[in-house]
Amino acid sequence: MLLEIDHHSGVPIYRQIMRQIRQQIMTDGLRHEEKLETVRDLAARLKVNPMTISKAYSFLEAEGLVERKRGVGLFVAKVPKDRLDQIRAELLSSIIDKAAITAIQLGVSETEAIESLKKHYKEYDTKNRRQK
Amino acid sequence: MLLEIDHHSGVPIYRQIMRQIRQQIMTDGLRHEEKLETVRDLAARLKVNPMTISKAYSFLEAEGLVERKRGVGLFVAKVPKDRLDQIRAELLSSIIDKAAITAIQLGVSETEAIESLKKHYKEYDTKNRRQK
DNA sequence: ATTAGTGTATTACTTACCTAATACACTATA
DNA sequence: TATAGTGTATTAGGTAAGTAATACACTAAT
Repeated sequence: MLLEIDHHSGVPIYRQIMRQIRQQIMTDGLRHEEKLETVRDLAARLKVNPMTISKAYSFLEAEGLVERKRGVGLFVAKVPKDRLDQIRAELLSSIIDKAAITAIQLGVSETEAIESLKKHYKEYDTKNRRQK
Repeated sequence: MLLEIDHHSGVPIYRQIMRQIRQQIMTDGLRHEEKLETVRDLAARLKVNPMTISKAYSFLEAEGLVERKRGVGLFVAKVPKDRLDQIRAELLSSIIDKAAITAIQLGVSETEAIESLKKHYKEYDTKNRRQK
């Protein structure tokens, strides 16, 4: 799996990893039961301490997206689609909530906020498609 | 001006102050040229170090919302409506941008994202009106 | 049992950030 | 020019978070 780490972005490495793996799982880039890259392998590849990888995996496990098998490795969890949608909804809700609060406090109307969202959406959505 | 500080929210005090004063200015709760509460007064009232207040004011000055008059005090800046709209747009853009990226990475459609935004908007918007 | 391969608990280091204490600098006014 | 009222530069202390080093624990296969 392709993983890109920016050591100078200010975003914690384990979060960069989480985000990318989560994305893969959410969009079926990684399939149920599929074995994840070894902690040590990934650590070596990204030139990072194994604990940093382990931390990312642990959080993903807490989210229910990943399963541990002791002494064996980590696997993409067998998540029912319902549950996946639920996780998706929760993550979406938390970020949208923040945005809404900020927008309202700025005195931005609902219409304006939606327009802005559409604009940004289109921007990244096309980029994303190009990459694929 | 009513200011509410939550010492246990994890959100830095100076940011809580910034956000509330900015909101007042953005929504005309504070008028151009109006004198802001003294650093020391506000510090005493909120039971916080004066530097914390000063820090909040400094950032607001950097945003162009506040003006210093040495030895005299701080005042709401005389900001043209254009500029106010520009600041508003920038702040909105940055937060919406984050939300959009997250949503797209979660595989959330534009329609779903907008629905979520509407929902959260209504939630807080009504609360806000009740307070006023 | 031993070995090679897994993940991780514990500990410690570093860094960034927030807050506070203190002393200083500026302005208006008497 | 003295004074009382402004804001703040500088310094220091505290805390939390991210990363890394090390040693340990588990599993499968020999």
